[in-house]
Amino acid sequence: MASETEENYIKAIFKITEKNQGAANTNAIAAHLSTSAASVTDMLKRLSSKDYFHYEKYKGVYLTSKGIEMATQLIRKHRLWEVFLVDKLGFSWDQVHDIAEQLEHVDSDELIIKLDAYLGHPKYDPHGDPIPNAEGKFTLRNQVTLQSLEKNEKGTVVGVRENDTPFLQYLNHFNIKLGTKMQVLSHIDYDHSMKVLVDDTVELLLSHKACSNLFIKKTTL
Amino acid sequence: MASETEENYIKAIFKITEKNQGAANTNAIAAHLSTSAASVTDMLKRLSSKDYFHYEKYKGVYLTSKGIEMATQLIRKHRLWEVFLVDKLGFSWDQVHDIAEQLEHVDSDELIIKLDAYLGHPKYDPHGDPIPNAEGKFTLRNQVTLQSLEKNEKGTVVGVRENDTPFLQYLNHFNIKLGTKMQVLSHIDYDHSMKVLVDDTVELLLSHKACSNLFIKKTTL
DNA sequence: AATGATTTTTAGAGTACCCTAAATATTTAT
DNA sequence: ATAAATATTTAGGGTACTCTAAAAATCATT
Repeated sequence: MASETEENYIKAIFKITEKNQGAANTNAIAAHLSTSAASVTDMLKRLSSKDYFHYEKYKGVYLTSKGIEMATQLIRKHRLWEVFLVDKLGFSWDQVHDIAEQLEHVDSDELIIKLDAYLGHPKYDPHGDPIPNAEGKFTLRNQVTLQSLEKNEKGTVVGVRENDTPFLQYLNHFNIKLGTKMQVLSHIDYDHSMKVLVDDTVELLLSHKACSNLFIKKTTL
Repeated sequence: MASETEENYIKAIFKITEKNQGAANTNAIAAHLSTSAASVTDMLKRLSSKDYFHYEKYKGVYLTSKGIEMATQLIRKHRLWEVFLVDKLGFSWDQVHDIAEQLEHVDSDELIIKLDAYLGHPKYDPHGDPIPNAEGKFTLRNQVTLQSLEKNEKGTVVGVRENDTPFLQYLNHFNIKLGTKMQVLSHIDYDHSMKVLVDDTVELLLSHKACSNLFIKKTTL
């Protein structure tokens, strides 16, 4: 069985390669795990015998199918636990990341099978991120950023790009959550902020940054 | 924060001292943690600066109040998770120990507060062991072993002494669980086994070993 | 193609665990 | 009270991770 550290390396590599196409480089992994580049090189050399990834000096790493499988199962576990924490225990979406980060390393296949059933086989976590099924398949969704909507277009919030605490708390502050209805009132050219109508009732001005990080499912008019 | 290993040492010391009065000795700790006596000595020396226990060479260790507090909280977490696994996820009582052993190390006070509330502030775990409250207080109960009951005395099963898997599965086999009614029909002198009436319907012959490990709350006749 | 900036690796060392074998202390039995 | 048995510690070493500083390789710019 893989150690917690190993699991964290594999997950970091998965997330980096998923975002930037191509191999994950040493510095990126180090940044992701808040460790030094030297430690990463050391770890990659020691781990590379275990067939989770291909590593070539100075070229970075990419996962094998075994590594992808492992990363996917970790993401599955992380997101299922997040659903548990929010839906069952009553945590809010900005409080669950660190706890799920610990829970995802608990090793028991039966536990995940039963947890998944108990939660009703959820397809998305509290941030709208898809939960891979037991076979590792993600359910994708037609979604666009709020920023990309044209004037008068409507939709509902289905996810957030980065689920960092400050952004989630910013959204809490405006009472924006998954399922919140949005209609574009206008784009402000000056700073690319947007005026939107929230839940058919409240008019809000949202920054470009916020609008680029909110995922919307469009309502066909 | 204490490492998982440290936590396991403290818990082992607590359980040993609880059972055998007096200091926990090196070999007992080693046996409890499936490690070598030399490793235990090594660890005790390194850990003894942290004020969890008093250690004197060749004399064994006993916990300080800080150590007792830590052990108690770990037991609280372990038993709450066991309740979750059985009551909510549908595990049986013989399947939950190892999973709870991992879950108990997850570090979040808020998580335990919310989990406890979600479970309805249970006082006992699935094996009938008391769950200490947030202040570390155990709810004790009037209980005796089945073995100690006289002929014709009645009671209900409220716990098991050791919750090792084989014993729990043995009980499953006879459909004996917490809440099962027991009435003593006779003591067999030859091997100290007992003839009992289970749930007012089934007559069973139980071994001395089993009867000594079953806790009963007597019904006043 | 050479220089400078950046990235990555190597070298050397530290901590937190674990081990076996040997030495020493304590307990038990005579 | 001594010998034998048992319990504990010490000595020496191993693995999995971490680090900083220095060396080497790659990339970017002219």
